[in-house]
Amino acid sequence: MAVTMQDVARRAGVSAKTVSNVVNGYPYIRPETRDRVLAAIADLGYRMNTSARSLRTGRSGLIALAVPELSVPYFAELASQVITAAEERGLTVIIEQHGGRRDLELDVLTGERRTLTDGLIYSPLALGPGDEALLDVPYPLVLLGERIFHPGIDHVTMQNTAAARLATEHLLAQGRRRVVALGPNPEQDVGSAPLRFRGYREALDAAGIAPDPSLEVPTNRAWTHATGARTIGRLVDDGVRFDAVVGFNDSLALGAMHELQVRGFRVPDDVAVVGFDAIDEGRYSNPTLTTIDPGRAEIPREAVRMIDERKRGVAGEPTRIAPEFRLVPGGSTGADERVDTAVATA
Amino acid sequence: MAVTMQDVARRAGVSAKTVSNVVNGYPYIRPETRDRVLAAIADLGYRMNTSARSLRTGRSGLIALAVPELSVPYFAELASQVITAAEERGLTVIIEQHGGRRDLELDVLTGERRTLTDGLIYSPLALGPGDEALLDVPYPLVLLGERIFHPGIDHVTMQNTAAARLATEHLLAQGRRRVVALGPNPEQDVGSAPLRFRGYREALDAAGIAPDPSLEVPTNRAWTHATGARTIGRLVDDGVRFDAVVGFNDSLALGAMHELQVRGFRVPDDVAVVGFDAIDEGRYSNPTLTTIDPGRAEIPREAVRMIDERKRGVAGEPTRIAPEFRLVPGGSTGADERVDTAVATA
DNA sequence: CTGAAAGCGCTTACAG
DNA sequence: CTGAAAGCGCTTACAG
Repeated sequence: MAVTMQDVARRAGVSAKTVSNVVNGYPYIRPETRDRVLAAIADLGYRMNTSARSLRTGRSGLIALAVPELSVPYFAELASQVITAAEERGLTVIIEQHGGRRDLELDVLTGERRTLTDGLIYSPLALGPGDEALLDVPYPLVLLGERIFHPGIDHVTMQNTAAARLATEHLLAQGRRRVVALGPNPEQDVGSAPLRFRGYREALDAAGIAPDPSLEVPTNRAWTHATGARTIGRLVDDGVRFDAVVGFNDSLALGAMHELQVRGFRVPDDVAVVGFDAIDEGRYSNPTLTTIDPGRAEIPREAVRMIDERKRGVAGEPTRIAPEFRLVPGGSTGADERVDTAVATA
Repeated sequence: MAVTMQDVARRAGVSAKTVSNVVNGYPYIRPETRDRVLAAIADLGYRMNTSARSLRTGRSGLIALAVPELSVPYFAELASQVITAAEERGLTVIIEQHGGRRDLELDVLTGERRTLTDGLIYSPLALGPGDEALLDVPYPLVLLGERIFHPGIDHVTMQNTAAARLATEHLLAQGRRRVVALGPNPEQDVGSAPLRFRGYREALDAAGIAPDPSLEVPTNRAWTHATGARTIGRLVDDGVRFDAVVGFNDSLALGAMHELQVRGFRVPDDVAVVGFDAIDEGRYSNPTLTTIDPGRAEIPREAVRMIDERKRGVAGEPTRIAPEFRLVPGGSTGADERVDTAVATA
């Protein structure tokens, strides 16, 4: 069978405990003892059995990240950063996709995998007010987003309203007056959509512009390129006139920008577009996308830190974090200096 | 402490083995016995301890997917599909990022995580010829890509040369004559780059066009938007004239397309662009991207199947799979009918 | 179909 | 600093 610590111990002439100490990096081992153990490990090709350690200690070193869908760029970039941050703390990441389906979202909280992982970083889409009791789970949980809150657990959120207001103000400051809000959903009373919508309305109010219901364009919850393209296309088909779009995320904004250009609109000349999330894609779209960075770097880092501290028992009271945000200027609002200075050279 | 099978067994008045049988879905259990067990599980809130099962059986139900970087759309979409395919087989996926760094790529093969997972789906970037011995690992391994081969293990590859030839022929068929190959790398003698380059050259040969070294533009191995944009920009700066670009992947192609448009070139009128991979982004770029689908759906599905069958011991001889590919027409070569018929309606 | 017992490979008090 | 022994919670022959 496999080489065990016992085998290594015998070979090195020490006890299994000493091997364990060496493998786990405990100090206070005589250098010569350590060397003998390491030599025995090398000789025998010993590999620690992680399941046995997990069984004994009750900890696996695994954490889960549950997101709607990994192929959505925002979540792919989040996952990439979560994995990197976890690595730095010696943790391994399992990724689960729930697709925003309620049954799968419930399963994330209680499924068999929760006995395997030491903690969960969770970005739900279907759960919401009324489901708080479900969050009373016997493991470290960090919630991403603002669909649901529970005083007993850690949250990492965004400054949705203030950031969406800033995005809208950026458009109004350029003289745009018919600004489409792309993404509100009357059926959703919680989550990013209503919060960003509030920011949009606040900006209009502050500028003394009356809201126009025909410019408040709901979408389904799948904030993808396809949804953005289809929705803005329908708006154009309906004969609605507008000079700017606030996409409630970058994919919606990029999908809308694409569709507008296909239909012959110039961006930003005819229609300026702003997104939300600051995904990589918007840095290479044509034109580049003006967007909101809601704290890209901080969100994954803080979420992993919270999980790790909670599971090591060094965390204090549950907290709620909402990082600083900023506007990232791009060509889609004429704010990218590259576009202004670029000249065709061939 | 935690509720164990013993506790459930006592409560239900059966042995632990019966509880195990029920939990693991073995047939031939008397319905009334099963019901008693299920009731006891519900009463006590029993959860199977996965680590204990793994220790006993030697299998964890975990597989790893190791890729350069999850934030690269191609790998994000691959990972999403691998997770879905694994789910269908009751497997859970750990994702590891090696960033193409050789030391990390070696660690993927031998690190502690390999004692935790039942198998590995591996897409290396730095490993290559000469490293074959490293692939002689004591666990199921499926290799993605064509950097390195080992007769003893399963491979899922692409028909790189034939597909790149098709992409180039598509451009030549439109009368393009100065076609840039964006992505070859003289320092790389294996992997996608030289194979796709060969397909490019084959297409030129077949059309009786002499290769022009100034159109064969190397890039670094990071086939990102940024690399594509920077490289094509330099080519323009150098005064090289061209009427088409074969990007060796979609990100290079999209980055190049972006940069060309920023510099005032019209795509496809002045320069036609083709990519490779068929990532989602190219469906919503402006214009949409003509690209090669190298078997998007089949690659992840087959990789997971191979790992699963190998670990269950039902696989036969190691095989090498290269799915069917196809050209996906888009606006970047004037092949997208939407662009032709679309009319600005406002 | 079911029970009793051993053992997977670790870590952890308990002693020294 | 190190040894001997127990036990984490399962599954699996072995019996019945």
